[in-house]
Amino acid sequence: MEPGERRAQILEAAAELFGTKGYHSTSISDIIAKAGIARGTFYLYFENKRAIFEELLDQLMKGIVARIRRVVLGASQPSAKEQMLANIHAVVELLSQRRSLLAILLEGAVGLDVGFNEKLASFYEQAIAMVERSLRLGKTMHLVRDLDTRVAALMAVGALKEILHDALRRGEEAPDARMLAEQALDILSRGLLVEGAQVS
Amino acid sequence: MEPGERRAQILEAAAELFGTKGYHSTSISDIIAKAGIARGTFYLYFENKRAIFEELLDQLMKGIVARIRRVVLGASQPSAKEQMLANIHAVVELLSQRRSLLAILLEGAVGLDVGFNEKLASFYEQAIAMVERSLRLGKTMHLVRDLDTRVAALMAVGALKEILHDALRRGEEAPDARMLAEQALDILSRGLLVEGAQVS
Amino acid sequence: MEPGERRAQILEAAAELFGTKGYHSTSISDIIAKAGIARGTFYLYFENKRAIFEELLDQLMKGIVARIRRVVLGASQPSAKEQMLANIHAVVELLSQRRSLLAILLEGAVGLDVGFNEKLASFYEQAIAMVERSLRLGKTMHLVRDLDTRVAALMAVGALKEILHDALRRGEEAPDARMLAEQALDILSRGLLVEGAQVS
Amino acid sequence: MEPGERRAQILEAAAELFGTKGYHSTSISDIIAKAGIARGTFYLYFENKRAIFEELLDQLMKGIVARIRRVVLGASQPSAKEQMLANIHAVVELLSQRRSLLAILLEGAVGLDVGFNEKLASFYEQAIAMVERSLRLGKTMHLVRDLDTRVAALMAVGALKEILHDALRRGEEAPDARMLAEQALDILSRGLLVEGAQVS
DNA sequence: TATGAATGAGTCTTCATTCAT
DNA sequence: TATGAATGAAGACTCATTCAT
Repeated sequence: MEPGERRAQILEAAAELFGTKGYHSTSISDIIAKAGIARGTFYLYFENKRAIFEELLDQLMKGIVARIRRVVLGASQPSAKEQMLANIHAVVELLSQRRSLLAILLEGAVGLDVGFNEKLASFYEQAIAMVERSLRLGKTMHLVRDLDTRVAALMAVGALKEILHDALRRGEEAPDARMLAEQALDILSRGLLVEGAQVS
Repeated sequence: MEPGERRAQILEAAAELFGTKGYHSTSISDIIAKAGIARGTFYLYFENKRAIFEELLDQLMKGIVARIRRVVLGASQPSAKEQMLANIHAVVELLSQRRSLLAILLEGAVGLDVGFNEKLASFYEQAIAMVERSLRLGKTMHLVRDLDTRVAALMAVGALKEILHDALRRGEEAPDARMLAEQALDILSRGLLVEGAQVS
Repeated sequence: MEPGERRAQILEAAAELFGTKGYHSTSISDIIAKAGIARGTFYLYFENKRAIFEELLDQLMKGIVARIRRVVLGASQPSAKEQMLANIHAVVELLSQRRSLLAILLEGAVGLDVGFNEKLASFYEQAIAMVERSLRLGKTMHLVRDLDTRVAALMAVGALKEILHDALRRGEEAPDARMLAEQALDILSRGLLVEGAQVS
Repeated sequence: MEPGERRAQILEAAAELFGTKGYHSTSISDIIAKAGIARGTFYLYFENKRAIFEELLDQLMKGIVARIRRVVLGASQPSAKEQMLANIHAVVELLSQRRSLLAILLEGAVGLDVGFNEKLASFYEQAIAMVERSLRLGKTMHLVRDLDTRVAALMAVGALKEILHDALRRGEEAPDARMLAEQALDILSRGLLVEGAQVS
């Protein structure tokens, strides 16, 4: 077996186990059993348990980042809505292929050593910052209301995480990804209330 | 020392440690060192490590549930907005007092045995269901738009979680709780976009 | 409660537990729960766990020794057989009253620290020595055959222990004590074989 | 070191310790120290302390059973006495090689969890049953007297146990195995008394 | 005398990691 | 590269014993 292939095989096994049982409950024994390799072989490809988890996390985060395109407005571009939908959809699709890793990301299948939590936090911080930049841009273009963009970005990311999490929990029963994305975008855009309704 | 007091002292130490280091990285040795008691004493008050964590989790969940009042509409009532703000504020306040427990709830300072994750999940499910009921009610009253209440509830809870999480991470630098609550409610109500704006 | 009475109450509880569950599986907690006293109270009456077990063992051994009468031959005496039967019977009776202690003696409900085994061993050694003396006497009187009295004594004691052990295991279903004693004595006296039979 | 060899080495160490100090007083630390291995290595070969003890017990019991041949009468056979002697001798020899295990068997170096005592009891029950069958056969052949075979079997086994136990205690000073076996068989056969002697 | 909260040494067991083959 | 036996630090939990009240 080619070395790259073997590495992938181990990563694959680990991803599934970490996603299912969490980091701590997954032992090296579990991983090597699932990968069908010997104990020592594992350490030929990864420095330690922490390293393989970290690599998986990185892989996922990079995958997400790579799939997101900045929204660009212009006559020759798809509409902003289309672009945003495309972004959401791309992420959802990636995660649906790597279901086990999603759990790590969302449930923080962690509780691990401080370092990991920081890494996760910084990833979300990036996502939030990206959304916030878009909102600020929207504001200058008078598309986005005059609101606290930081808070708004947090809420947007949080809302999407929760939807993804729910879809993960539901598995096959989850609603169609595209429809979900459209609904979410609509609610984020226009809010929950009937236009002109007064709740104050 | 009074027995109830000793229990509280141990719970206190454990909460802080679990919140900071997570469940797995917190050992009984850590807890008793922080609480300043002997090893055996711990087991006088708690059956095992799992039990004290569970008690902490329950305590927090019950605290939150106890602080939330159902929104009631009527001439003699505060406005719906006031009531919702009061709810959000009450929860935020509780959590700011029990900062360490908040981490458990939000970061799922967990990755623990399956049981705990289920417990957490069921708690959130309750919260989501509660919000969804409110949204459905609002719909019949023509306050809430015609939208998928499940998705909307998920988003509302997710958005609030993320705001809380951010406030936790920021510590003292976090914005004022009341102001946050108002902004969040406004964004949820009216959405991100300028009224009448077209992004499609 | 009178101090002697309280002591007896604790001994009683301990005897039953040691006999049933063995020395190691019986905890101080078990004993005080059964005796209905507080933890500290136990140590008011006994120095430690070892001490109460030792006392129980001593009590039993002394009881047995006290009940055995040396066989004396003479015109004005009951027959030797009667005297031996009386001895066996006395022991059986004592043990049937203190069933739980019997288990300690026979099963060596022990496996404990070396000291106890030595104590048990020395008790049996005494019993064997006593029997051996009787056999030697019998030999000089031409009642007992010309055999190795040490081996014979060992066998007699071993045979009786096994019968008692069996009676203990059987509980209520065990045969009548007197009948058992008679049969045992008969077999010891005349052996298993038909007189004159040749197995060689 | 070959895997089987390592296992044997651990069993060896454990047997000696269990035999000397008893089950409870023997810790895993004792065993690994004596075997000269690391803590984890022990658990590579045995599931837990109980498992290694059980294996030792089984090994011994099976060894004994395997060495015993049913007594068969017939012209072409060695005499019954020879066969019985051979049985006794075979057992004694096995036990003299595995001195430490003998202690477990005889002193019930136990006092352990109920399960073990039951195992021991059932082993002895088998032995007794085997002897009883032989006695019944002897009765039909008019070799054995008209006596309660159950009681007689108990006595025979008890007598032999005690002799073995004594030999164990004495160590090197114990009489020669063959001579012991002959004496025991003689006493069992013909009893203690001079033929025709009246003790009644 | 009586109590029972507190103690801490000691036990079993797990598991990430190493290293000789 | 691949193996898997060996390692030992670290963890959870027990329980006989003490001592202030």
